[in-house]
Amino acid sequence: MSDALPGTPIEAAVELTRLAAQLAEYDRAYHEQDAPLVTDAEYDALRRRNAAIEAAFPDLVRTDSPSHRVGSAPASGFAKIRHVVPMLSLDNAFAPEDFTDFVERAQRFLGTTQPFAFVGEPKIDGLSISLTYIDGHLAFAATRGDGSEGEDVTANIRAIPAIPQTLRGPAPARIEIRGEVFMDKQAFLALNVAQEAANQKIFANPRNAAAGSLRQLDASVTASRPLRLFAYAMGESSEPVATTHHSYLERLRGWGFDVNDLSTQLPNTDAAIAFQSRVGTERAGLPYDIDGVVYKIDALDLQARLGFVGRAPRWAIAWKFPAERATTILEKIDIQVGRTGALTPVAWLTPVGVGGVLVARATLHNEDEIARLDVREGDVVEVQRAGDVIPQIVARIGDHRPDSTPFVPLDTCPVCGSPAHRPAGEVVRRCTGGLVCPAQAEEHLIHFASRGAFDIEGLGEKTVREFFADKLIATPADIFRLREDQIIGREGWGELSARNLITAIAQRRTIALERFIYALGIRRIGEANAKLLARHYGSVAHWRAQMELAVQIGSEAREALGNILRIGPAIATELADFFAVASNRTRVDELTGLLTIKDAEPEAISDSPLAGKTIVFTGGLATLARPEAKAIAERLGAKVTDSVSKKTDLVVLGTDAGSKAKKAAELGIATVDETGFRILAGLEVNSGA
DNA sequence: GTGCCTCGAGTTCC
DNA sequence: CTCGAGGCAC
Repeated sequence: MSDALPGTPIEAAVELTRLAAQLAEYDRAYHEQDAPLVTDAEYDALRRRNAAIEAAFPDLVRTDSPSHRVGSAPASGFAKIRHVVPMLSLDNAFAPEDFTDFVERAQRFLGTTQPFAFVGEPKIDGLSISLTYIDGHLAFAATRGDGSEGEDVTANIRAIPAIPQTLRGPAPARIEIRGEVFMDKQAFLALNVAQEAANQKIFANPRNAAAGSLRQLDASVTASRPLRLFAYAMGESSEPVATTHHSYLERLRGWGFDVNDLSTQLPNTDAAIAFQSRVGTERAGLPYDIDGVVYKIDALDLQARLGFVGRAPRWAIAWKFPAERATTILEKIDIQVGRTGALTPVAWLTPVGVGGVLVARATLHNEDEIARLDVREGDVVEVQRAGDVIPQIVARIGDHRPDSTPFVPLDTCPVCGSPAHRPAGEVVRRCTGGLVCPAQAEEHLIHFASRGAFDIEGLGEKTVREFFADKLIATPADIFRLREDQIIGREGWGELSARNLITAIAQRRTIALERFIYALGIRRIGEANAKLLARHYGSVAHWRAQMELAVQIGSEAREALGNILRIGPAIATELADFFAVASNRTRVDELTGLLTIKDAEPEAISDSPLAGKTIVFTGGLATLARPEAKAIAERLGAKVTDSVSKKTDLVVLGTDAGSKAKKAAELGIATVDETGFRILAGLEVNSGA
């Protein structure tokens, strides 16, 4: 299998096609018949070959590429599946004004005042699932995961009778269908009775019961649980299947899926607002839990034009019902020290059930929040779970106890005793001890090993805390000096687990530059900014050298830093401050000595003629609203600014273009009219006129 | 100068 | 998930 890679794109395409079919067949045999056709080693070799060819011919990656299914199933747990279309979250509304804001934003984006038709669908409290059907047969199923990568739960999904294995009637060659797996309230109660009788775990709520039932390694357990599914969304599809969302739901019914009967087409905003209150009154009588209603703009062409902002579509919103609240006692206010030294007050509560879970702690965020709520230890407080997840204190109930005293912010760190300062204009108080503070050092290590950073399997938060407490590791570099004999014999650690951990650490000795930068835990350098820096500097050596220079105020390196898009003065200063500290430089250099840090890959360049260009729009556009035109240009890799300068590559002249058109002419910058822009953007074909 | 949007950092429970 | 703060467009 170490054959040379195909020499031509045609050979490559042929081989990729063959590999996709072959691997799909092996997958089916493995998962469906539980009868592997090849050894694991042979299978892995084929996958590696597929990946190598794809790396050499990235344009040829197939939509049904086996590489979209990453990794084979590990001994325990689930393999990962990458979503071809990310599974995103939705913006929330809590009041009619939030809903009308959402509508107005969409209208502004499209440059229209036309009302929208919507589809309203009860938002089931379950788990989102992605189901991919190839040639009408269920090929694989994945959980939402982090939105871009979920867990492969194909075997478990196959065990649910309510989910079709085969689509009824004609269907696209490849289609991904999304829906919510859930358990009826009654089935949940019955399951808990059975669980109790069998001395098994009791589930806190139907959602947890559904999640627990689906995440069974033994699919026969899943089969025994009464799980249901409502289908409601489209992922990728090899051909269009509908022009409106409501007709898409009809197609789903036709293929054999359950679609929520309450889902309704709504002609306008007023109808949506009325629907919200109607569903609200029916909520308690429904056989399943819902936490709101999702509204989607019905026309799919509008959905496509609206696209996404951040992590949420512009064409849908989740209008939530008010969260359930509970009353309990605030027993104690504790102070936690975070990775950056932030002192965060956390409330310890008399445990109370809220929305199906027992809540014992809730963050108070900062001292301003405590003052705003005017809460003290001993107060009775009202608690809710924000977005039905994170507990928060909503309000104090009644008066303070007579003997209570107001919360006094600490002026020293509770862990290391260093002074704790709250800079003017900021909300957060911070320990000034830096990495000398054991709490900060420990949180730093947790961050270093965490998912977006080095992602060391087996070195999770709990293990880091244990190792840190026992002085096995004090700095990130210590992780790479760990030896098996230091771990074997510790509680819960045998020879095998120790060896696995050392292997996992060794695997991460080679690391991408962006992960390395992120792992350092420099304030304000999160995943996104680390990526920007990595892409900009390319290699550790270059980055390191430039950072050294940036420490000098007025240096070219520092100015260059500020010129990176989205890196402003605050972030530049933070980096310079970090590298001004000798111990930080030592840490970085120690790590670079121990590791192999891979150069960053340059920005993927789209083949659009607009890619990499700086564009200015001026005047009125007839066919596109300004925000939409901007979004289209940016999607094709252009940067859109609002004033014409030497750096501008192209000016799009609308009607009544004024001073900017003149300036473009003066500077000799290329201009196009709106039609010209549409052609460049690929929105229409050049008619040759 | 104001207001959107993105990002970072903090957090809970299972 | 939520908040505050930074960056940048308007």
